Amino acid sequence: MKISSWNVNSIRARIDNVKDYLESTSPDVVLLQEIKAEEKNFPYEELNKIGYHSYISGQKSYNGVAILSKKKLDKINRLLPGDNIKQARIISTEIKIKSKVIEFINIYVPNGNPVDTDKYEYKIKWIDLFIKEINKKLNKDINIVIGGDFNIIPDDIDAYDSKRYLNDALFRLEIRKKYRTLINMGLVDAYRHIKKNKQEYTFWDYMAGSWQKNYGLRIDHFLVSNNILENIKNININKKPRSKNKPSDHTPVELEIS
DNA sequence: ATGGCTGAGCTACTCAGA
Repeated sequence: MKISSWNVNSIRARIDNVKDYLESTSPDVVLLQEIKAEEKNFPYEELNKIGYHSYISGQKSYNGVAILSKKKLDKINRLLPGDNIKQARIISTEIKIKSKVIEFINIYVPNGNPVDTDKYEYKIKWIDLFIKEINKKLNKDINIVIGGDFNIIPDDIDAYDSKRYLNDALFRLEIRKKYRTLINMGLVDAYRHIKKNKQEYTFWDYMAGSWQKNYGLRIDHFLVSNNILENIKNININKKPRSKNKPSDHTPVELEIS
């Protein structure tokens, strides 16, 4: 089973690229971030025509997450308890793989720049609430896959020039420690686990020829609970969608589970 | 240190992204 995570930077601006990707790669489940659309503007029909059911948590203009699936899903959850600002940044579901029920949690973590503003405070608060929820689930020994745009560069190797990001909301020590908290709770960075010291990115800025120069960042991740490590077969960053016309600035990460 | 590029909403320009 192939699960993909992709920040598409607007589902409507990206629909042709998304359809190309789905038809050529055929993932079973896709976690989308930054769909930038409400329910009424989401292209349910177009995606259904090529074999995908869509479940979304949308809002106008900004944010928004969705789960696409070849099979129908139930038990969709769209809440992060305690988040009073209620931006559309999380959607989850349950899928049975072999004998295990796995909770798939799709997140779009706030960017947080500029630092030392209310945006940065919201990022910290959002992550703290998220950590609290995940901790509850892990204490109940629930099988978890978290996929999405974390807006966190975990380590030096995950940026083309990490020094430039030392005081950035993506890489500040305080933020990296939040990521480590998740790891220390019993989650595994599937990419780093499988690819060892490989240096690859999931995001390249639109500006200044970042893609051409490979000035990228690895900020889109899959974290899996260690009770399903044996089910994780492979992970791949698929750079093809980033090379196309009218690309998203992010590219998909694909996880194989069986 | 800053700007550069893209999308939404809307129709001029701001906000947001990372």
